[in-house]
Amino acid sequence: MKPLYHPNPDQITLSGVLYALGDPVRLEIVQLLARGGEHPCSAFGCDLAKSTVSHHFKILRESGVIHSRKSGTQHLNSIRREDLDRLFPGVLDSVLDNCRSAIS
Amino acid sequence: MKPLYHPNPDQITLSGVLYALGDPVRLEIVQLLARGGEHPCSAFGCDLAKSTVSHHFKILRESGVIHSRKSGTQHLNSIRREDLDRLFPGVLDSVLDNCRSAIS
DNA sequence: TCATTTGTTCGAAAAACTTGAACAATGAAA
DNA sequence: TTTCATTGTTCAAGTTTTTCGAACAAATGA
Repeated sequence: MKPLYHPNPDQITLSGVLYALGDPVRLEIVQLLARGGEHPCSAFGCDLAKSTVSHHFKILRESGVIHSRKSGTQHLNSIRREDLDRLFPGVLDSVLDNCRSAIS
Repeated sequence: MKPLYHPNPDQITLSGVLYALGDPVRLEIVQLLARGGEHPCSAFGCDLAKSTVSHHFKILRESGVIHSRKSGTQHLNSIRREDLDRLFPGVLDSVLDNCRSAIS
């Protein structure tokens, strides 16, 4: 039962966050989570292998974009919005605002 | 004398731009260019091989983040700020605002 | 206990990054 | 003009990252 690594706020970097957001799959995951609440990895239905999806969630978690906690057999993921808004105000909001019109 | 490819505004995607910005080197290049004006690739002095720098400028150009034109032996690069601000309002501004406090 | 669900980890193939060497294009100097 | 230096690209090879299927682990429920 390994604990899931999450960076402290002071370990979260802007280019790390941008790197995490700079992938179409991960951006789509973030869009889904940005609607609020906690969602399991399986909530992101797509045609990717689950090992690939797991990899993307790991990148998002280790870059500080999302928080994950175990609950039964699944991992519940949520955006670290407070941390991100405080660290990089406006970045996540502007990205999400522009997601609606332009995906991929 | 090959012409340099630049995407039309409608070919510029948000995740493409975020991908281009999601690299520490390219983010630093963008910061430099964001101060305004045109700058040659050599204006970005660092310890990287020039072929690597050339590669990063190509990524930035082909993603629509910068414009490049040939002038003598050098390429003059500038941010496509009007296009980006119109396509993805707030994104570049918020990223640049947060660059000052947190690089890499 | 046994099967199901959810997600991770492993190993290999495909794609991207980095680099030095060789190459092209321009401009300046002899 | 010929030669040289400057600026940046292209190529090939090594390194790193992404993607996938298969095997694995943990929790749940029959």
